[in-house]
Amino acid sequence: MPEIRVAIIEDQNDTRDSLAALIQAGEGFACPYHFTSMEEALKRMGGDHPADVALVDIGLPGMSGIAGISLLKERFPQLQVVILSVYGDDERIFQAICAGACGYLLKTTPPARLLESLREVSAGGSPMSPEVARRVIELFRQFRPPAQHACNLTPQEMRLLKLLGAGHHYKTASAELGISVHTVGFHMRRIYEKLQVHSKSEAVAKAFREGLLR
Amino acid sequence: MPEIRVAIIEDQNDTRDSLAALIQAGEGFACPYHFTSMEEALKRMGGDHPADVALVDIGLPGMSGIAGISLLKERFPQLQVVILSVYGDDERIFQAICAGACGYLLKTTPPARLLESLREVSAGGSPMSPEVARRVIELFRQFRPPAQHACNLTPQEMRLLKLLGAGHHYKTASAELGISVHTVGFHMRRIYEKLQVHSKSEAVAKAFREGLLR
DNA sequence: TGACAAGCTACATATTTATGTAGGTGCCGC
DNA sequence: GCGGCACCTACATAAATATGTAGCTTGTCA
Repeated sequence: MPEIRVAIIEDQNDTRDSLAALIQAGEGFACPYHFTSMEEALKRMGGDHPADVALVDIGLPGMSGIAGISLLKERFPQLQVVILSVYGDDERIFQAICAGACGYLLKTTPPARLLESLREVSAGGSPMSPEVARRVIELFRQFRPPAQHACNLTPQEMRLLKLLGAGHHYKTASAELGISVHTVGFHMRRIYEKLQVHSKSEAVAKAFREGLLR
Repeated sequence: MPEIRVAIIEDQNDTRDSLAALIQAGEGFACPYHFTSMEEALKRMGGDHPADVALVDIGLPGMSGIAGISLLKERFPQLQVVILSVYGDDERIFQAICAGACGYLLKTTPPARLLESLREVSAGGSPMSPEVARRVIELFRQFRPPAQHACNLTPQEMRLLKLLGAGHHYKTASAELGISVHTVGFHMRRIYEKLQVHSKSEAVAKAFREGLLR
């Protein structure tokens, strides 16, 4: 089993040093890179042999850790980014995950658990501190709360709705569906009734919110 | 520190028994309830002193574990539901979390890790098997894929866009913003240019897809 | 100070839309 | 076979929208 190569991106010297020491001492680990800023990491990490995992602080000088994730992933697609932060608020968690982080640990994580997390992420997992995991679950739940309940729209109405969402007019949509503009108007009425709206754009908005369209 | 009371809902006798034995033997744990179906759990769990944590199988006879979560949470709001399943597919994970599960473990979880997970969930965490955690992160990311990149929309344009998404007409929106319909028309043009669209509903659709609206 | 951007107002017109009314065809279950 | 539904056609009209043109205020920034 090859060793896990970890890059540390952290501006506080003592934190960075003790992390590096911990990882170097860990069995099966190496810590070939440690940087004090995202800019430095992007400039200096060897393109031919980058790290497997990056342990990234959020509060970095210059570019924030979150902003840097996307750049890091762009340059090193294989790299697994794990956030290591003192902050566990929804906003930061959200941003970090969307930017491409696949793990999020708080700085209170005990050393043994940190090494375990690094193993976990390099094995395809997504280590999170318990509090963070709970926030992720809660945020997750917020996204599609009721699921798309019975939409009662007929297939034809659904097709029309999709075309509207793609920016079609009655005329172009009618051509697309092979029906007349009048008929499109007719279907629109039924859609409006069912969605309880009174205009095309309101119907589109509602369709998106109900999960009928994406 | 009071003990953690765990309810097991699992139809396979041997699995259920060995889980119960494991938990009873764990320090700080009790296992006052074990049921073979969701229906039984809903009927028989003491309303006056329910468990703290429920360990729920998905593939139950009768009502599935997922369907039961919402009922369980409705009746016992304090109860923390943890799924314990052989399946870790996106669909089930998604359903379970949305239904109210706050943990998701695979049946391959080693006994020690299982007890640790139960402690974690009762302390406000959300234990997940590594594979599951990774799926959750990936699913999470799908929801707001690129984050709302530089939308270049001015605050006024943004306000207008929000009103459109709420079903407003030019006229009602202009009243809402305290500007004239003409001005609304003017702003619409700029919005259309920036979003590269040519109609109100197309703009709304694009705004939703870009994450500008919700 | 002068260019520039954001924001606003105004007028005009061709298109698109919302909505009313009135009716026709084909499939399904009772 | 009859009622109901999905689906379609058609005509009509008031309202809303898309887009062109033209010009005015601010505040910022070089």
